[in-house]
Formats: sequence, C-alpha cells, structure tokens
Amino acid sequence: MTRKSEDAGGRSTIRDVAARAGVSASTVSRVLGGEYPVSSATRTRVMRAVRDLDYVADARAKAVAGVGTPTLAFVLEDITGPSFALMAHGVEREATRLGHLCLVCSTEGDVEHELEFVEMMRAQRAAAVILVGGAADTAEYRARTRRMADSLASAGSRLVLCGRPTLGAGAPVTVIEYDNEGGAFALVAHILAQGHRRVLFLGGKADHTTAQGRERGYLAAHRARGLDPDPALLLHGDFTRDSGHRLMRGALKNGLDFTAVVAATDMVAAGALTALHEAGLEVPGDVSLAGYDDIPFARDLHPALTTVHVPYEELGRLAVRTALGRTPETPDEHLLLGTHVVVRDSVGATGS
Amino acid sequence: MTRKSEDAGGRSTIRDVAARAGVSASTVSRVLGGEYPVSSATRTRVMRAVRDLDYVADARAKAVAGVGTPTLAFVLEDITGPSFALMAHGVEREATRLGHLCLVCSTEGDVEHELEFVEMMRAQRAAAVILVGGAADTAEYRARTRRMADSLASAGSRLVLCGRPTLGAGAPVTVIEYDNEGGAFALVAHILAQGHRRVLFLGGKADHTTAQGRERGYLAAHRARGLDPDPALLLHGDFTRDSGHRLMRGALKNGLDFTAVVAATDMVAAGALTALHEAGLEVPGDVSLAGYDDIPFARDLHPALTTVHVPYEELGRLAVRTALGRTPETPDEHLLLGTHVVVRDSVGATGS
DNA sequence: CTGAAAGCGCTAACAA
DNA sequence: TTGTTAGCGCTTTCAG
Repeated sequence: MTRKSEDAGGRSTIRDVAARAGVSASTVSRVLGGEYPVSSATRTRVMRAVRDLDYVADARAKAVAGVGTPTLAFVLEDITGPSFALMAHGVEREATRLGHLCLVCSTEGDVEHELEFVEMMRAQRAAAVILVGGAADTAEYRARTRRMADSLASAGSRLVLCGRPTLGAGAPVTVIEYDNEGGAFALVAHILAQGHRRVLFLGGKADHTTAQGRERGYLAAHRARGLDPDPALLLHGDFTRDSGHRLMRGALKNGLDFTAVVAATDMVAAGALTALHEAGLEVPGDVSLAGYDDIPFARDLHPALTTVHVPYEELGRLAVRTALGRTPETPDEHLLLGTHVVVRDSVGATGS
Repeated sequence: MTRKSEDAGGRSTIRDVAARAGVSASTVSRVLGGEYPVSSATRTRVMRAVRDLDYVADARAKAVAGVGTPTLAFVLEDITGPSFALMAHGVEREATRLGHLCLVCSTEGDVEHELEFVEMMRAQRAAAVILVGGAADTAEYRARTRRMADSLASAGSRLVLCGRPTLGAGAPVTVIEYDNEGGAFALVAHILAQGHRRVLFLGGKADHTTAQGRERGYLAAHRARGLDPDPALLLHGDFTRDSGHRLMRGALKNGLDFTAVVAATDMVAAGALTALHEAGLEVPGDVSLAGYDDIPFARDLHPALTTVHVPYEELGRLAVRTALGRTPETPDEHLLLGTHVVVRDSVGATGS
C-alpha cells in the first residue's frame, strides 16, 4: 500500500514516479524532457517507474509552467457544409503539421455563441482563432468582429478571417480571402461566349459579401461585353439546395425567359437541377447550368457541373500558416487567393 | 509605468488585477467566481480593474487548480467525408451543450498518428476520446485499440468507439454502433420485392466491418427468400466514388448480367451512377440503383437515390452523452442504433 | 549528475 | 467581508 494511487491506475503525478524510482521530481522531469544529461542508470529506473505507473505528464500543468503544446481554434457555422468541411480540413492538417492542437466550435449561426467561444479561446491562450466562412457585412458585424480582434490581440493571440468580410484598416486581423468576383466573371464570360444572352442568376442573401462578390462578377461579365442584364433575371435566396429548388421552380412557373442559369453555389445548383429535371427540362440541352465552389459532389451531378473552383483547403492551410508565422512586428496580412472555372458538362452552346 | 505590462495589453495575471484594484488575489478570484460574498464596493473596483486590463483568467491554470472547463476529443479519418462530418457535428453539438470543449484530429488513416493523438489527449486529461468511423477488424486493430482503451481508462478517461468494430468483452470502452446488416437486409429485400433477381453488390474492403455487415445483409436478404446470389455479383473495392465508378464500368464491360445494383455507400453509388450514365443506361429504367448512408447529397442525384438512412448525427450525440454520463461504476455500454430504408426514385420494378 | 526551492496563474481552506 | 497560506503538477534556476 503506497500513499498515492500508485498501482490503482488513477492519475499518477510526477512525484509518484519520483518516489517509485527513488529520485527527485526534478530528475524525472529531466529524464522525460530528453535534453538534460542524466546517468543512464537513473534514466532506466525512472523510465521503468514511468512505464509501471503508465505515467503521462499533465499537459495543462506543463502549459502553466510555460512548456505546453500550443493550441489553435477554429469556428464555423456548420461542419456539415462541404466548403466548411474543406476549410476545416485544411486548418486541421496544417495545424497538426505545425504541432498545434485544434479546438473546434460550430456556432450554428448564433452570434452570441461565437462571442462566447472566442472569449473561451482567449482564456485557453490559443495561439490564434480562425473564423471560417462568409457572413453578412453589416455595421454590427464589423463592430463585433473588431472587438474580438482587439481582445485577442491584446492577449497576444490573433484573429484570422478565412473567407469572411474584411474589417476596416487598423484592425489587428489576418484575412485570407478568395476571389469571388473574378471567378464569377470568368464563369459568366464563359457562358456568354457560348452564345447565351439571358442568364438567370440564382443569388444568395443580399447582404452576404460572398453573394455580393459573385453577383458583381455576373454583372461585370455582362458589361464587359456591352450587355445589360435584365434585372428580372437576378433572384435572391440563400446558399441552400432548397433555395435553389424554390427559386428555380418559381422562375419556371413565372415563365421567365432564359437559356442558362448560374447558381450562387453548387448546393443551389443542385436544387435548381432537381427543379429543372422535375420540369422535364434537359441540361444542357434545354438550359445550361453552372455552380460555384466546386465541392466534391459537383462532379457527381448529372450532367457533371461546370463551376468555379475555390481552393478551400488551401485557404484553411494558409490561414493557419499565416497566423502562426507571425511575429508581433509582422504587418497585418491580407491574402487573396485566385479562383478558376472548371468546365464540365452542364453548360452548352445556345441552340445546340 | 507599472511593474507589469498593465496597460500594454499583454497577458495580465490575477495579481495585476488585484494590485490595480487594491485587493488581494483571492478577492479577485472570488469576485470572478460569482458565488462568494463580496462587498459591492470591492466588487465594483475589481470589475473595473478587470475591464481596464481586459483580463481573462488563464483556463489552463484553473484546470491545474481543479476547476477547468472539461475537454473531449474526437478523432476521425477525414472530416471531408459526409458521414464523418455528420458524426462530428453531432459530437461537437452535444459536447458544447454539455459545456465541454472539443479537440479534433484527422488521422488521414495513419495509425501512428492516431496513437500519438490519443496519448496527447491522455496528457490533456480529456474526459473522453471518441474514435469515429469504421476500420478493418484485424487482430492488430484489436490489440492497438485495446491498449488505447486501457491507457485512457487508467488515466480516468474513456475511449468511445463510434461506428467502429467492438473490442472483445472486458475492454473498458463504450461503443455506439448502428445496424449495418439490418439496413442492408431491408434494402435488398425491398429490391428483391420489386422482382429483381440478379442484384450486383458493389462492396467495400473485405476486412472492413462496415462493409462486411452490409454484405451480410445482402446475403441474408437473398437467403430469406430462398435465393442464392451468384458469387460473381459480389464485387469488392473501397468506399469511394472512384471505386464505384471503376467497379461499375468493369461490370458493364464484362457483360455481367444484372438488373439492379446495391452500392456499399452513397459515394460508391454516385460513382456507379456516373458509369451507368456514361454507358447510356437509364436508372431506374434499365437498371435500378441503391446506396447506403443517406448522406445529404443522395437526394440531389438524378434520380434521387434510394438508400439506407444511418442516424450519424445521433450516433455522435449519443457517443458524447454516453461517455460523459458515466460514473466509474457504470458498466461498459454498447448501443446499437437502428437504420431504415429511404425509398426515393432510383429503384424500380423489373421489366417496368 | 542530482536535489532543494522557487515559480507559473489560479483556487480554497483557514484565520482574522 | 477580506487577506494569508497552501497547494494543483510541472519546470527550472541554484547549489552541491
């Protein structure tokens, strides 16, 4: 019978190990630390005790003592969304590659929850907090996000916006974005080049920056050709399959005239495609269809979806690398990743 | 100029706050703790200091002192897989609901990595470690997993197997599974009831328990009807879209005779569907097709995929609830969740 | 090479 | 109501 729960398996401490090996706690610490010179006899005895007790140093205590495993946190709305999942994957991989632990939090769109979580991460002394995914760019958003940024910065941490609306200058944030407008421009230019002139746009929420960027690209591509799209062809909804389905069905019912449709996201495109099928329309025979995001499933639709590729994983990886590669003197960084069209089978020429 | 980085925003400690408020550290602790009686004058001064310094107590230190936020970890192969994502979502939501922080780790199938991570979680004193998703049930798997289970148990933590092969009796694990065989049985029975007699099975890896369960169901459904499926109709691959595509194309090229096909997963079904389309075959007109998992995208395929619903989110939620709801005396639990067929449009009657 | 002692940031038992 | 003193589990001077 020993004083502590030596054999019982419970959490044994460094002192238990020391006692069992007949040395001091410092010695155990040194053996486990690796670097420090220790006589091989002692080392053996200590290691044996460690094994016997199945001892693992408490990471939290190490952290307090200043030698913990660094941690990084990321926050997203819902890991179930394919593009979120891709970014999360990038974040997670890069974080572990750089030896960091990864804390996650789904907000389900709840702003309060997001705030609370960021505060917890500050308490955890997370090296950085990455906010993943789009949001509405309102004054309230900016104020709130700015507050989080300052709060983290003042605690020696860092806020990273990954695919989110930038804050004004002066905010201590790192932002990694991608080119929504450019991708949409290229995509719509491609469609116009196929001879289409009435292109329906199934957009997202009006105040969502991602949706806005894509819409701007749609407009710009028209203007670049001297075209002026019919405002009636610009529909708004959100980024879900249901929204695409509903919008498309409505357009069809209203007898809207168009030969191609561009959806704000691949999910929206999937919903629209279903509606098209239900109406007995052929894609791309009767109407062409394109999406945005290039989620893995885009290629599984029939016909395989022409869309815009967004380097989501890379976005996540870069968010981590940029945030962790900073020194206090590093100026705030703002990266913009490129996007490009992936031509598959859902867009055809007019009258073909 | 004060001694510490009071205004500079750096990490201020409870002592900084105490000094600024002219009280002792314990008083600050009590004010922040909430419960303890403190004169409202002091409380105000302390709160002011806290605000001025933008102070947040170090969660790691609290943890060492015995009052930390509990943490829970989950490990999966790749968050990008739709069913993994669903389970992760369930885990995450339930964990935060129960006030736990959530650590994640993707293993990318690397066993070493998984082991390392579990060890880290033991060091972090995670309340439980949830291993999510199927695996090959080899002797090596059992030994390794058993070791992890013992190691965690001996540290007062807990290993949870969520949708993974059970260990033999006596292992300190909680397992939450779902009924692979039952679902496959029901699905294939449904298909046979439509008059199909030659049903191709696009299976997964031969030693993967999930794949095995589904295959058993396929076989059992035949036998229940006094049928004896042609062994040539049993193909093996893995759980990817590519596997489904490859297998299907091969079957078609070899002139295999069948009127329906059951894929081991919806992903496999998606690949198979593409191959069928490429071959100019109509689904379900020429051949019927069914999947397994009921991932969200199953309904976006055309035709919408008939499949087996697996309550993945629920699985994740239950894993957490079961693991955290334990006392040391709780017997090891083993839950088996039901699955059911979701009839959509990809299966038709023979000759229809 | 090894041990004693101090310290990390916080809480809690004990006095006052 | 408040301050003092231990103590959580670990690391790291500082002396031998």
